[in-house]
Formats: sequence, structure tokens, C-alpha cells
Amino acid sequence: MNKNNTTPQRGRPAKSGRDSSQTKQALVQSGVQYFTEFGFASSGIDQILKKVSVPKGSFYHYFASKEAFGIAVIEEYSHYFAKKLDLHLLNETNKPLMRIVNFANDAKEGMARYNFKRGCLIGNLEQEVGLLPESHRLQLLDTFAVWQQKMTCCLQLAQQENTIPASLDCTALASFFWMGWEGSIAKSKLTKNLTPIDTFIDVFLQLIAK
Amino acid sequence: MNKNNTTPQRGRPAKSGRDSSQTKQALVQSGVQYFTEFGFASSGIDQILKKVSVPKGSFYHYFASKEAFGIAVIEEYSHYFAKKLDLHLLNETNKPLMRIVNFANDAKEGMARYNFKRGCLIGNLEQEVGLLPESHRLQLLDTFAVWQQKMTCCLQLAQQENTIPASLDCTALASFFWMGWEGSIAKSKLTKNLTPIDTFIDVFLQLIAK
DNA sequence: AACTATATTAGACCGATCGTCTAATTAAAT
DNA sequence: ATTTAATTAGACGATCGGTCTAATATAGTT
Repeated sequence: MNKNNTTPQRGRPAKSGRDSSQTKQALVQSGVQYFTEFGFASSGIDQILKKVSVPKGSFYHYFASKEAFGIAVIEEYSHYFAKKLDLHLLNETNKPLMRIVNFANDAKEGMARYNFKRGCLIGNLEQEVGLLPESHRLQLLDTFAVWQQKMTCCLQLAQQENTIPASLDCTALASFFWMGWEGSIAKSKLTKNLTPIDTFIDVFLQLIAK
Repeated sequence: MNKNNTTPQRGRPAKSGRDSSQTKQALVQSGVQYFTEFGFASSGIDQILKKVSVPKGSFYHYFASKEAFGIAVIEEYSHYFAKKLDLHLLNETNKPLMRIVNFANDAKEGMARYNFKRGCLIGNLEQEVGLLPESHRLQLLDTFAVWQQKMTCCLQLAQQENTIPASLDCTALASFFWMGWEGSIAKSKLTKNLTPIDTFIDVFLQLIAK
């Protein structure tokens, strides 16, 4: 975002060979991993730095504080997830409810790939909210609002298709979906298998189908 | 459990005046509060002790380790919650679905009373499972299994009454309920209001009603 | 070539815990 | 008086938290 390789870099060069924005991005991605697995409070800056071979002294060059770093991490994940969501929920080659199923399958893959250790950053931090700075709390709320909006649209499409009853309030149903979703991800972390997610999706679809 | 006031206490008397089992119980209750609000990893033994005026040196007299203490804390909460659940779900003066509503209202009171800072110990620890000893993980699974069984029975009652469709698998539905429930408690902590819980219960009941 | 500005790093800083343990203290039992 | 049991005092070393200052290395400027 900041500098590209056409402009020569001033200052002492990074040990890693990355330029400024690459290093920043690498740190954020490492943060996503650690925060998703261990939460904000229990993740140390040391580990996060070590993973991408950035020296400790550099951290406060790139970020003003752990809080500021957290904001960047949440933002990164939010963008990543919103993209994934659009990929499935706006895929016009599939019917609306099928899009939800596809999204769930995508997420299930991720759960298994990381051995059920990660789950959803937003859901994990949500539980930790009592230990988080207020800025993070608001950011999490924003993120959920975006996801909810996307899901609402998808459900409305299903409604227009007459796949689900017209009597349903799609906004409330979308909120309901995400609460159950986060619950199922958490349960899946606990059981270390995909059964909870499957149960959630199956029952959800069965309940809303006409 | 251990000693009552009829048998005189040997050894140096506790500063607090409590006997052995009272002190242990006080520690466990303090642990419930802290673990529920801050999780296992972020709760310090010091704080837990201070809250009930038990000196630090005493901790390892009462518990073999923090892990063992955690087991006692989870057990205490599980019992407490199972009792609350029975109180509502087995209350024959109400129809099955009304019992669920009453349970939810009870829980909502608790959420508000603690200013949305605590929520559900089991749900909170569930998210933290990556940082927990395996013994805790299994205990959490057990606890959920018990809750799920209780809810299954209640839903089956509703089914027998013909309040909900006979086509529903009550076991799956109970699992679904608890995932959504935990999700709604977490969301309620985030929003600092009861709207998520209300939405969850409302939509759930609407979806399963005939 | 000397100097300034900028970018990055090295590594220490200190306070706060962390969970645990050993020795001392206090009382009842013998 | 001595032993046994229960509780406490307080230190223990280790880790690690987030942060900061000074040193280093490059590019731009004169």
C-alpha cells in the first residue's frame, strides 16, 4: 500500500529483505494467526514477531501499540472474511440457500486444515471482550453488522424465490444465523470435529425451508 | 462436606475464621466469578485469593494445582447451572416451550445483573479451549452433553403435546439450541444488551412452532 | 565528501505476574 | 512435653508484558 519496489527505500534496510509495507503485512498476518488461536490477551508480541523473523525492536516502529496492532489485525480478518462471504453469497450460479451451504463447506475446510485450533477470530475475540479495549469492541460490532447485512440479502433472495416463508424477518434470521454459526464454530473447536457445524447448518436449513 | 463445626479443628486456625471446607468453597466460588469474567488463562490466583481474603500460601494446601482448581470450578458451575435448568425445564406447571422461555428470562436477569461482563462460564472456556488442559476440555464436553440431554427431553415433551412438528429430531435440535444459545450470550456481552438473546429465543421459537 | 533525514534494529528496561514450594506458626491430640 | 495436623507467610525463579532509547545503515542533499 505504502511503498512499492520502484521507489528505493531509505534508511537501514530490513534484515528480512521485505520493504516496509510487506513487513507490516507480514506482522498483521502473523497476528491474525496468533489472535485467532490464542486470543488477544494471551498472544505475546514476541511470538508474533518471531514467526515472521522481525526483531522485537521493530514493533513500535510499525505500530503505535498493541491496541493499534489489534485494530489492524481485526480489520485484515474482516476484509478477508467479507471477501470469502461475497464469493459464496453473491455467486449467482447457485440458489441462495445453496450459497450458504457452500460458504459453510468452505469454512469447514478451514477448520479441519488448522486442526480445529483456530476457528473465527471475530467470535474468539467476542468472548474476550471484557479484556479488550473499547476500540476493538466497536470494531467487532461493525464486522458483525456487515456480515449480518450480507446474510440478510441472501435470505431475502431465498424469500423472493419463495424457498423460505415470506413471514420470516430476514434481518432477525440473519442475526440468528450468525449467533448459531459462532456457537457451532466454538463447539467444533471443543469437539475437534465438524459435527457441530453440520448439525447447525442442517437444522437451520430444515427449519427455514418451506 | 469435609468437616462440620461439631468436630474441633486441628492445626493452625484459618485467619478468616472459616473451616476447611468453607474456605475451599469460597475459593471455588471466587474462581467461578473470575474465570467467567476473564477466562482461565487471564485469571490470576492472586486475585482469586484476595477476593475471599485467603492468603496466597494457602492455595496449594487446598488445591494441587491451578488445573485441579479449574476442575473444581467447572464442576461447581456445572452443578449450579444444571440445577437452574431443572428448575425451569422440569417445571410441570408450565408448557414445555414456556419453560424454555422462563429459563431464558432467568439467564437474562443474570446477564444484566453483572452488567454483561460474565455470561456463561462453559461458553467462555469453550472458546479458550486451545489454552486449556485436556481434562478441562473433556469436562466441558460432559457438561454440554448433560445440558443437551435436558433440553432434548423438554423438546420431546413439546413434540408429544404436538406443539412442534413430529418430524424434528429433538436431539439435533437441542444441540442446535445450545450452540445458538452460547452464541447469543457472547453477542450479548459484545452489545452490552439483551437484544441478541431476545432475538435468538424469538426466532428459535418461531421456527420450531407448528 | 560531509552531512542530514529516514528507516530499521538491538537490546535493555522494569514492573508485573505467573504458579509453586519450603519453612514457620498455631492448635489439637497423645 | 511431644507429636501430628492444618494453615500461613513470604520468597522463589522464571517468564514475559509492552515500551523506549540509542545505535546502525541507507538514501537524499549540499
